[in-house]
Amino acid sequence: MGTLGELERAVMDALWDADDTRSAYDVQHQLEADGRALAVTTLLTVLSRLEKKGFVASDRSARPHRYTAVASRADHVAELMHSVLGDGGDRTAVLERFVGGVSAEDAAILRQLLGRTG
Amino acid sequence: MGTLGELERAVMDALWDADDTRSAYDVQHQLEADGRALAVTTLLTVLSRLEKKGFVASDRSARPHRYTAVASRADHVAELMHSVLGDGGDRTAVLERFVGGVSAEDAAILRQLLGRTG
DNA sequence: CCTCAATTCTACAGGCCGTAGAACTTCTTC
DNA sequence: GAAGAAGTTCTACGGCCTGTAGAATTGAGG
Repeated sequence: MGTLGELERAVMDALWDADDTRSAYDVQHQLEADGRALAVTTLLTVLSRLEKKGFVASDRSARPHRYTAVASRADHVAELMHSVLGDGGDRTAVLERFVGGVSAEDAAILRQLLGRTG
Repeated sequence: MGTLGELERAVMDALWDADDTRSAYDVQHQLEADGRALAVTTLLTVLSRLEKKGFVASDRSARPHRYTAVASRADHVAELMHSVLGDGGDRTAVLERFVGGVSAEDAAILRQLLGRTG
């Protein structure tokens, strides 16, 4: 799948934090607000790399091109968890460790999500 | 934490697949059996990098130094899952997607591990 | 001490990522 | 339609990480 670098992740966060589509300029300002000043071209480069990697989609008919995250942050993270779990060998052992390490709140959430039909 | 490269992962697998400690030569042969011929020095380099990263520990009193994985594969993978989940924003949303994507078998395992006390 | 196995040092190339200037395209407006 | 502004693509570069291993050095046993 190809993982995300530091800035790439920051850009994804910017996209995820906005529900609508964003232009490179929007992202630039968003990062600037976080104390990180970058050239627009930098963002454009990163955005196109992210597009090539399949993380974002773009609307290039709009004049400042508009970008969106293909998957929601939650989807992305959940997918990562799956892929990690996927090649981790003994699933039971992994899940055991995983569950053993979750907080009480998370455990409650999991129980609820799994329903009670054991 | 620092993630693992391709070969680094293969080496970790070799260590994980053996319950006892392994020398660089052992690992070399193991990889060779998988159709990958590498110089011992290569393995030694990789092993020491892995040690620096905290993934393996070594016994340097033994003459061919012996290496072991610090954490079991299951522990490692579970930890990864946690760290991914950790900076994924809305935990409920993530877990929802995660649970939504697990197989029936995995769901059963999870239910069992979580106990039935809602 | 001398040799041989084992280990450490040093090195290099390729890929990915952060970063951005230069050059090119496309509207807008006179 | 020509010029300027706004935006986009191309090209580039340095740094870090990783795969890979030879050269140099150390250590143990005879």
